[in-house]
Amino acid sequence: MKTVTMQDVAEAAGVSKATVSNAFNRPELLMPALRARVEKAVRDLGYRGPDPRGRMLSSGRMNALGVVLPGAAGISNALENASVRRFLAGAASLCEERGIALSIISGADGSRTCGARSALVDGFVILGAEQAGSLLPVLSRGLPAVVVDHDAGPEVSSVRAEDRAGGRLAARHLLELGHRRLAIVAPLYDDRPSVRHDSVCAERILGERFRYTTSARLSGIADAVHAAGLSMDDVPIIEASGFTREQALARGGLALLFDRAPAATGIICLSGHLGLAVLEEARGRGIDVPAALSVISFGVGAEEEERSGPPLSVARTPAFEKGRAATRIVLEGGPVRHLALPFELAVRRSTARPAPPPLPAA
Amino acid sequence: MKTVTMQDVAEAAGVSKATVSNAFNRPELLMPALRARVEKAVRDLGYRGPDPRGRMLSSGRMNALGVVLPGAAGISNALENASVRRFLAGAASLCEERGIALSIISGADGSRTCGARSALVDGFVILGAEQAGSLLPVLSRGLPAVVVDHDAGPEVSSVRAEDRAGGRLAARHLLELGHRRLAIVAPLYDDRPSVRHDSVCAERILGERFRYTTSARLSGIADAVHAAGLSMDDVPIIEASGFTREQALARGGLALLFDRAPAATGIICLSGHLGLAVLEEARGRGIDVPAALSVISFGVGAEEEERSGPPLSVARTPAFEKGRAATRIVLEGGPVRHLALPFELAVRRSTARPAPPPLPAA
DNA sequence: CCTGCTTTTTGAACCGGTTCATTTTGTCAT
DNA sequence: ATGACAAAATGAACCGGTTCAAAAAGCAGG
Repeated sequence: MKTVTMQDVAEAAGVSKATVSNAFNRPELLMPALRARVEKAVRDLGYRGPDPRGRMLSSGRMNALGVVLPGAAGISNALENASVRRFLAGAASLCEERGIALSIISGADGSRTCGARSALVDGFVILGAEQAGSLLPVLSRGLPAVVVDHDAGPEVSSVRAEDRAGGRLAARHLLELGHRRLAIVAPLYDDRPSVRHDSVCAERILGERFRYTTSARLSGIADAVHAAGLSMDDVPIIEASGFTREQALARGGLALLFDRAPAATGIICLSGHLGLAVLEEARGRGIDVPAALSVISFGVGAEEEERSGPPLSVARTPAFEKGRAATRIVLEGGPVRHLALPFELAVRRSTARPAPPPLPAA
Repeated sequence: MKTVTMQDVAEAAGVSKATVSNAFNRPELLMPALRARVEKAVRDLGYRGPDPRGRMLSSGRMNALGVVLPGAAGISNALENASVRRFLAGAASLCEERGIALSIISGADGSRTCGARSALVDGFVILGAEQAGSLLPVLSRGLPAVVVDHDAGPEVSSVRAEDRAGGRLAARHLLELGHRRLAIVAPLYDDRPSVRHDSVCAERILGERFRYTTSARLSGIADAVHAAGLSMDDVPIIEASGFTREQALARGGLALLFDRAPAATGIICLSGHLGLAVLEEARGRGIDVPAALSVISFGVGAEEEERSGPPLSVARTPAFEKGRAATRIVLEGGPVRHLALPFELAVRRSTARPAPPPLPAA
């Protein structure tokens, strides 16, 4: 059974292909009688309507946005990450308004079937391109593209949050409350989700060890710490696995936090689930948050952050807004742009003034 | 600047279009010298490689799976729903393995630009098609399609969980622990996310009021309740809003639960976030779970369910597996199939034997 | 040098519409 | 009936590849 094509309908109705096309796309152009004839032919032949492939080929528009997710851990892992989710939600909200599809493409750069190379989309949003490798096939196609949370040079549009300012915001919040002994919990994004329990010294902040956002956030924290007259040498950085699902592992890693920095009164967590993990670890150890320990975290405005015990104070990264902004830039296809979106401090109940030092044996 | 096409490259290299095509797709077929000539022409002209549009048009394969999400609340809301997420993760995992894109399409049936009508995909997975309206444009294209959690008749492939068995599983768990006074919290999926505080009587279980899955789960619960020699008339059903984001509202609605069914010792929640909400409401009221109240919920294997206080006992719906199964059926494109996946009981710490009745004033 | 076989290269058909400048048809006023 | 003009219908170009049967080229053995 051969596919019925527009040409077939045209012949059956005794009209031209163009007329059939119009019958579907601009029916008001046809005289009612003729339209009826075309419609009858459509019914008789069981024509399913214009094939999107043809439309796409000639119009050149696919009505789809490609989103490249960080490939290392697989797409299904990425979906579990609150930040990715909020980002996608933002991108999806704009796509939905415009009536276009949102096509999720693996960033894993396979051979020649690399998704990005052959995806039928009008442009790309590239999330967390750890290595430029996954960038190349996308950019080489010459479609509009926006890189998110990553610096790909001045030639490529980018959207990010003001992570450095966010770092300042978070650290300053603790410092203004009066905390002087801080500690940082940083995510570790490795190829395979392993846990590294080593603490690192402050000099490595800007090194390649950390990805773009983490590094920027650390810089902001350093800004605030220095402004308060303190040294980053006294702020231990604990690394824990950065994937949501590895929360349990993270908890294991967090033991280190309390061992290495037992005197810390304020913890800054560089991603939301780490914050939640620290709360949990503290609860497990009977440490009262915020009375005995303040915890502030970076967050994405996910529900869990408000439902934790106690609700988590966060520097909220505008993940949703990043999704919308990146999508808009791609869809509008203007000149290269670089956008940095502001953070917002949401003070909830996991931060408070530090406990007064215990009185010397009175 | 006109786009460079394969024809241009062919002319520049003095070969045929077919040869250029081969140079990209089956380079081993070309003699090295000729291949070099083609490659030079490619470089000279700045040809970006075969345009996926052409390939797709002729091969007929788009290498993309369309996923139609329930449109009522918008895609970004759907993404916040743990069950949708797990489903998507499952679908994405298979898509990733096969190297194809996962295209998210709004189910909102817009005019003629209805996403499903023009999406460049090889098939559809349709999630929670509340009204057949969103089904029609998809099916009419004649592409393989699978409906999930919904009965669309024997002509359309479907994947669902054994919700009725799941209902039995959940209810039996409480009954076997010795609970005799049960109550049910059911989600309410309305077009606009409103909260309805009315409780409904058991006769409405199978009515149109509930969507497919909810209705099946209720039937299963009824099975177990009857098998235990009890009557559904004594099991109040409280409806609370079914969208994740409306958790706060749900909490408001949950007041009704404790007012209407103060004597209940076992609660069955028909979706995961309702279970979490009940735990929270109970905590707020100082009710000890599970000592004073057992809570079992339907769940999807999301992290939150294990991290709640106390960890939630759930009848786990195989959301992830549904995603994979539905995707496989679409991609393999065989005959119509109807799949029902089993539930799993995950007993955690929110269920226990009921407290012995208080001794009469001793 | 010719035959028969394998390896390279190619011509032509095919995939399914959209669009716009033109032609054809229709309408109205004179 | 006729010229001017608007509305309706159309022809042809275009979008960018893939593929396969068949032609051309290369090669070994006789």
